[in-house]
Amino acid sequence: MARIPAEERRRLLVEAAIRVMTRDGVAKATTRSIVAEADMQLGMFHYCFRSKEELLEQVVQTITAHSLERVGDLAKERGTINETLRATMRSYWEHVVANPAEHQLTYDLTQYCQRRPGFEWVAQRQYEFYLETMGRLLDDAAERLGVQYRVPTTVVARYLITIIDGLTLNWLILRDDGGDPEAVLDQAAEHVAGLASAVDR
Amino acid sequence: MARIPAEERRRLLVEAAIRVMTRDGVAKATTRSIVAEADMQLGMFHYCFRSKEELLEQVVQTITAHSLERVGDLAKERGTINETLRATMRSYWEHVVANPAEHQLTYDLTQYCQRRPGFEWVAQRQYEFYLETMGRLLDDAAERLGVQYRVPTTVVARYLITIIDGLTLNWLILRDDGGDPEAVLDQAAEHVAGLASAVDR
DNA sequence: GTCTATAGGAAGATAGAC
DNA sequence: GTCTATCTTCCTATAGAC
Repeated sequence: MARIPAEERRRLLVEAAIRVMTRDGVAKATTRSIVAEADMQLGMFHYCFRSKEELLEQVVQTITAHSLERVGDLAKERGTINETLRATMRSYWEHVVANPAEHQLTYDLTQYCQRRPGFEWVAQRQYEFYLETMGRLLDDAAERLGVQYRVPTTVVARYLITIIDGLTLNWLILRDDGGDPEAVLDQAAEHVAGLASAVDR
Repeated sequence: MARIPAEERRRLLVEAAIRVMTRDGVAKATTRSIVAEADMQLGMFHYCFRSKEELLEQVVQTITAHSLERVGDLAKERGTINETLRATMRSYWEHVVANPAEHQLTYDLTQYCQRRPGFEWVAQRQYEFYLETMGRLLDDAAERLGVQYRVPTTVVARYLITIIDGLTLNWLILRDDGGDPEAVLDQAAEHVAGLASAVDR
């Protein structure tokens, strides 16, 4: 049929794999279901990738880059420290509510990497980047607003990552059934704002 | 060989399945690996269970009961509201640190249920019970100490569950690398304590 | 580069001898 | 109740024609 460069084929297959995983979960993403989604023949798969593992690496890389890009874009807010934190958390949260399947996939992949020997570093690197990005965001906001935190920034960062992560996880299961998720987010933002006090300069 | 009642066999297979899942993950728990762990022949599996799904239901039920039992046992602390919350959170946390594989399995099973059509209610029921238990714990502590919360108890409960859940999840991946987990726990306990104010009676 | 056919193995489940 | 042998299906991966 149509002659398409191998590189393009690889891209199409990675995208198809992500669609299948988002829809049906990582476990259901077999070589057969992926080529079917990409409307190709089974033979193409092993022409483009040495193995399914090789495709998986690319999938994880693509998803992680996408997800980190979003986190990196959060630090643009203005106003008081409370408003900044609240807006940042809410902005991330809106993405979760608008794209639940995508976030479900992130957890699915994380767990998959945790269980696959030799892939643990992928999950680790992702969370390290989350912490790092959140830490930088907090430091920038503190400097801009002339405040400092009464506990180490690393602890504040881990606190916020924990809230976002935990809330996303239980929202994916419970949705809004019992205890308003946005109220929880606001509580966290308020608490962290309360940890910041003005500093002389 | 030895004649063992079917009921006993079922119990042994469920226990073996939990061991395999704890060690290698839910995906690796095949009928073959489970009977091997239980030191039985493959034929026994389908003599004891109609299907693998039937065993899985029992596994989930056993794990959930075990995990809920622990949560239910938390509400025994004394002292100020701050001390009570801190001790409760720390008590749960100690169990996480002492039994990481067990908690990893809980997440693994939750995700498995989320993806298996017809099993979503299992994960939901589990989280509903967590919220309910935490809510009751908070109400009891508030009444005993003569305080009330400035936000609905359901929100406080979801906040605490979120912290525990999120912290466990990222600790399983990052361990103590970046931002002291226990400091995060203490922050959460302190924040919730700050939400409680004395009430006239 | 693309396709069909098939190898080779592991999964869940069953039949039937003992 | 227990065990062996086997069925069927689905998986990853390869061989080889076009």
